[in-house]
Amino acid sequence: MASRHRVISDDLRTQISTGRIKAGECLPSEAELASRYTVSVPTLRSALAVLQGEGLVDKIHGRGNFVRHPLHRVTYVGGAGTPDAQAATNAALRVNVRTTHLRARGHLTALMRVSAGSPLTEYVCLSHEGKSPHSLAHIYVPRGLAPTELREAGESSWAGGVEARLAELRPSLAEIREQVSARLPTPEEATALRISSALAVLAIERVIVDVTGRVVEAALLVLPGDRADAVFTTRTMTEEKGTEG
Amino acid sequence: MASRHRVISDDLRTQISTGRIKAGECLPSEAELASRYTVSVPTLRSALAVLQGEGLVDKIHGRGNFVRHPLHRVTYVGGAGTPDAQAATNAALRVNVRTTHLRARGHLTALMRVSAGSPLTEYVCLSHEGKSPHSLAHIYVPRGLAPTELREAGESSWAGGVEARLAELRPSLAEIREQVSARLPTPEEATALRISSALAVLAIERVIVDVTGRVVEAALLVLPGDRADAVFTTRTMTEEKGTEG
DNA sequence: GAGTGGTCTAGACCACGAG
DNA sequence: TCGTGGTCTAGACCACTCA
Repeated sequence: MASRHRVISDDLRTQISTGRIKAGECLPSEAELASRYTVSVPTLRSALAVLQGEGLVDKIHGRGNFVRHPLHRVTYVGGAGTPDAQAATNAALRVNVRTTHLRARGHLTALMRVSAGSPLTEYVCLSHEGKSPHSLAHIYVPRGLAPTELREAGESSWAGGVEARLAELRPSLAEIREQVSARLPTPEEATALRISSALAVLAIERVIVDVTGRVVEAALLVLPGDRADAVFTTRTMTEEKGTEG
Repeated sequence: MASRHRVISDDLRTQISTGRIKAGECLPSEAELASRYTVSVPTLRSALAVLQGEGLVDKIHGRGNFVRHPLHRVTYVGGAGTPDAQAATNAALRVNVRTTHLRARGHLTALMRVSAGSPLTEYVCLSHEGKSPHSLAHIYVPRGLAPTELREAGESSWAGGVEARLAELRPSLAEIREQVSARLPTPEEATALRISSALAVLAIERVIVDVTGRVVEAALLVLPGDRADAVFTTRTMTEEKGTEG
């Protein structure tokens, strides 16, 4: 069973992938496409929704539907990563940071393993690659551990990223725990990342604990699913693993 | 700006979370709900679509919209993991496996780093927890490395899971690379996992390479985003590895 | 067969963007 | 202002489930 909007989205997809419709181009208006395919506008819109969900089409209110440029896929490197990989990730990124001082409450107290009211510093980072946003991060650090040059509240931009700066300051860290989930974006996230709310995001909750068991950093990262992956590499020593049962 | 379907989905969500509508219950029909909220049926449906995307409502054709039972969240343990964690994951799972012999082609040759036509064994695993499916896995192994008792083609079920069996047979492995992405399910995946196609899935591509650089296993895992997370834990510095919980 | 959701239609009205 | 997409309406027809 092939629904009409599926047929249309398949057709448009091949037109895009074969280059018959070029990247950056604006599609005909929805009304025109609808009459071309002899379907109603809502049906045509549901076909476009499929392509938006795949990240192939960027729908802009009042302007039209645009074929997106082939995406620079962005890779989040999990774990300690290699410095090279981390640097490569941060290179060519323009990061906008908002620094806020707040006190722990709700979910944050559990995440940071602190009591309610503990002073924290929050960094809200929106990083761009070229024109398009490519990640939204909320990073929380105990206020005493926040780097002084970033500690004053306000807005600014860093080339290297707050993350790099924070990484330098970390004491001999002990454990990084990254919990990855897939979901649809909240309306706010969709707006901030300029993605359709039908496009899945990769949500990463990262908690870094030092040797004393203290939480040094907690980060909530949101990456658009159409252009971001997370990669985790584990090397096991040539050690004997017990048989499990 | 609050669209009408947002208002409705918010209202239904609070009714569900406060227990005013209980888990497992069937909602009134879409037509009835529409008249209750004095909106048209398509508008009400878009409100329900939001809740489906959040995994709160299970829409079944011909039967109705059901409030889902609070989900057992399932955790995929990345990396080598701990045997305990792996065992916990596998416990209480009913796994349906289809074994197929095939020859590498297309994307698989790159993934397995073999030449086209190399003999592989494919395991297609659909694991259930109770009644609901909770992961779909395509696992590829060079045919020579496939465990003999699993090697015959056909369908069967394992309590412990193919993964555990495969893990036992692995030689001193060298590197696990897991690439995680978020996307919407293909129609086939949505059907197999019995999820709405509006619900994001976590897609994990796992490649295990042994010390000689040979790919021992490649796995494509799909987990429903509403009930699955992936967790990766990295311990840095203290290079002691031997004993852990 | 009765009731449910799935898909689609044709068109109204509003909000946004560009000239 | 004009054309775009965003939301919503009211209703038709089909497919699935269950008694």
